[in-house]
Amino acid sequence: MVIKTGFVGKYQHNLDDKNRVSLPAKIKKYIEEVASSPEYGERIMLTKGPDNCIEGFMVSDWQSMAEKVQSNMSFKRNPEDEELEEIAMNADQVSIDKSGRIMINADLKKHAGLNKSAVFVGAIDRFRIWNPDKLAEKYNGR
Amino acid sequence: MVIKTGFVGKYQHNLDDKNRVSLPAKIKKYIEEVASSPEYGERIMLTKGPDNCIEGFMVSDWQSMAEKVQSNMSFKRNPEDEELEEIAMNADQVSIDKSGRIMINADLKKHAGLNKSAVFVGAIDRFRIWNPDKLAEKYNGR
DNA sequence: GTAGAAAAGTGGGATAAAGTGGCATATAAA
DNA sequence: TTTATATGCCACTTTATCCCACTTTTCTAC
Repeated sequence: MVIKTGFVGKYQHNLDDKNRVSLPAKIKKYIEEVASSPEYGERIMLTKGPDNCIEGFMVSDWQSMAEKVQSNMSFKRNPEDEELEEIAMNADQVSIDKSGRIMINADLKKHAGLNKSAVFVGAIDRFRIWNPDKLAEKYNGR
Repeated sequence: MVIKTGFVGKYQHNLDDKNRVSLPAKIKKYIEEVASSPEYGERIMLTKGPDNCIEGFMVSDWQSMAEKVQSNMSFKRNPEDEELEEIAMNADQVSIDKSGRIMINADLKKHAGLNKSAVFVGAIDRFRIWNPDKLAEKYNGR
């Protein structure tokens, strides 16, 4: 029986010199548990998020969000489509390696201003990756 | 027949040098009794509470809150969810070990100003964990 | 109330898992 | 082929979990 608590918690990890970072064990475990099939447990969708963070989604969730967009598509463009376009453009589907790590591509790394250290934070339907200083700044040490 | 009294009572226990603390037997028993399936009886959701306390919830309660968020997720997060994000970020899902203990992570321990001793207080739909001195101060010996 | 049994609570060592860095190998681009 | 980039693999350190022993408290039967 799977308990769908969503992503929770705060975890600090280091990027190595190849821009790999360990997925926090609890996040990894949650993805594997919730995944409806094994392939969904092996990948993550990353994209640029608000305030210079990176957002991570389960690919199954990404898929259902994408399907929702596709079902109301029209040839006429709406203003909010532009935002969506940017999210799609910057998205990167990454695989989780045997050691439980993912790679942060150069674009996302720059967007988040990451150096050696990154903080993963749970946000129920997604998780976010922050530069530790920027996260502390936003939440003012809370 | 299960009697749903909610969490009640006050119990003082010690943290060991691995930041483990026994869940008071009555709280543990209540969770196990109320749990609709065994998995719900094995975990607890801890969050930062008001006045430097830690709040503990049954994961089933947390889940029903989280499902609401997950059921209408979209690429862009609703602004009204921001408060929830902060709660999720500071939450920790902990498991109850074979001896009936839970681990208090460094973040929560610091938030509550815990040292060796912690007081569990029942509050019907949740329980709280306090530094004994801070609890006494708040209720001024009542 | 008392004695014995059971349960709750505590501490510590052993084991397992998570996280990290480095090097080797594979794949793709120049 | 050479270079660059990505992935796999292994070793080591740290942290969490398990397991057992022991003490204290609570419960039960008399």
